[in-house]
Amino acid sequence: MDTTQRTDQQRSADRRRRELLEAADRVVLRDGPQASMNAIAAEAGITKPILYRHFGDKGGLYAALAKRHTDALLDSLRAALDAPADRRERVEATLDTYLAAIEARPQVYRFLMHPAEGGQVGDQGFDVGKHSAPLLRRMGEELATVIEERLDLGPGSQQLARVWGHGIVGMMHAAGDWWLGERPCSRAELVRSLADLLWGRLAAAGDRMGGPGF
Amino acid sequence: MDTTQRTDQQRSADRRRRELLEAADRVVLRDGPQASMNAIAAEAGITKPILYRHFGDKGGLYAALAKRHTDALLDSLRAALDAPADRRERVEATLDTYLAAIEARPQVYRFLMHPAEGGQVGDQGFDVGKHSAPLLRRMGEELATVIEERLDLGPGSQQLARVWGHGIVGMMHAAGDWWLGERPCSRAELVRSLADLLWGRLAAAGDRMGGPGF
DNA sequence: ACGTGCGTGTTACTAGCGGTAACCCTAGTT
DNA sequence: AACTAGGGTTACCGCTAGTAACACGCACGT
Repeated sequence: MDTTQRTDQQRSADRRRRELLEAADRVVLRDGPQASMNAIAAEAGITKPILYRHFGDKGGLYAALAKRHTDALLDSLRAALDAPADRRERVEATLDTYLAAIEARPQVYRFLMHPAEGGQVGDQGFDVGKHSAPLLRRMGEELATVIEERLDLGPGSQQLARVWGHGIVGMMHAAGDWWLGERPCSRAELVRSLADLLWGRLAAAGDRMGGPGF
Repeated sequence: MDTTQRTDQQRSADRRRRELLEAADRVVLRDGPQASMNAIAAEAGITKPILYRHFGDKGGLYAALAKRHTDALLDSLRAALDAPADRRERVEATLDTYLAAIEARPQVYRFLMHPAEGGQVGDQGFDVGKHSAPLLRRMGEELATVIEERLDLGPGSQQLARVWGHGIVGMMHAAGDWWLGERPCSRAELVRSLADLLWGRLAAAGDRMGGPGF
């Protein structure tokens, strides 16, 4: 049998693939999202066609790259969401985990979310468009299932959970993106403010004097 | 004086600019976001360098194009937010206005938010990366000022309003994006669900039997 | 009448990208 | 020794954004 053969080859291919991904990671983190296939190949010490043999096209390479980071992020988010604490604490922990992640590795975040930024002359960078959605979508769907599993929302709970899942993820994403750019407050404050929003402080707030209020 | 001269010239230039933008609009809506400068120039009945004289580079053209749509959208949002009704009604009206807009002209929306989608072979499309953020940012900032003006949030209200502004906009955006792709429910239901979320139903929901709940 | 700018337009080009076809070379099998 | 199978390279294609350099036309000041 050639099973051992196959395994050997597959192993070798997988190792190669990982090496290539790590090289791609380095280049993307160094050159920003407009990293070219040439540059990645050079960093990996090989030439373009090999990249294409492994990943099909640039989108494939990007998808593989994004999957690594996305999976890691989702794992830590799940952990935070599963910790033994009450609901509000866990919501805050999850928000904080996400924000800490994008704070710790902003280049990775920018790569995943903001394709062409800082492109100098040629602006053909990674087309994250097809893939950044998947990250948000995955987070939204996962959160939706968690909500639907654990919360009692009455009739129509599944629909509601999905809307909320995507909505909350979008809130976290947009607020985090803005916060990462401007750093207007500490992470803890941001987390608290967002949790307050989710906890209904918007509805509970009083109107300012005069006028009908927001 | 050559003021009249100047004015004439400026008028002519402005008219030209508008014509070019409308041509660009047509092409972008027809070909999707990977519309090339060549194609836009051809649609406008002229050649590339003129485009570059008017808009500097592709980003400039895009920015001008995006500004038109963004301004229009922001106007209708402001109107909805300023209508005479109570807070919840106006929040719902604003959400509905946004969702109705992206529902009515999904191509425009996709162009503004999802640069390269449906690209066939060459994937160098519009680099919306630098500009899609501005749309979300502008909406977030505007909402923030509205919140800060009209709501009594106690100390730290400005910070809080900004976080909420960006957070709510992000929620709306992500939920709308997901909804537009999957159409899992009617617009009215989506609006209701999001408003419910903002109104604290997440915090108020009971845990499901067993386990610590979400 | 006549150059002289100046705005408007074109052709023809560069540099670089993603992607691919064709070849090459070495290692292991028979 | 001959042969196949992968890993690798060179050299190319078609396309893109962006730019120089040149050409027409039309109002001006003298």
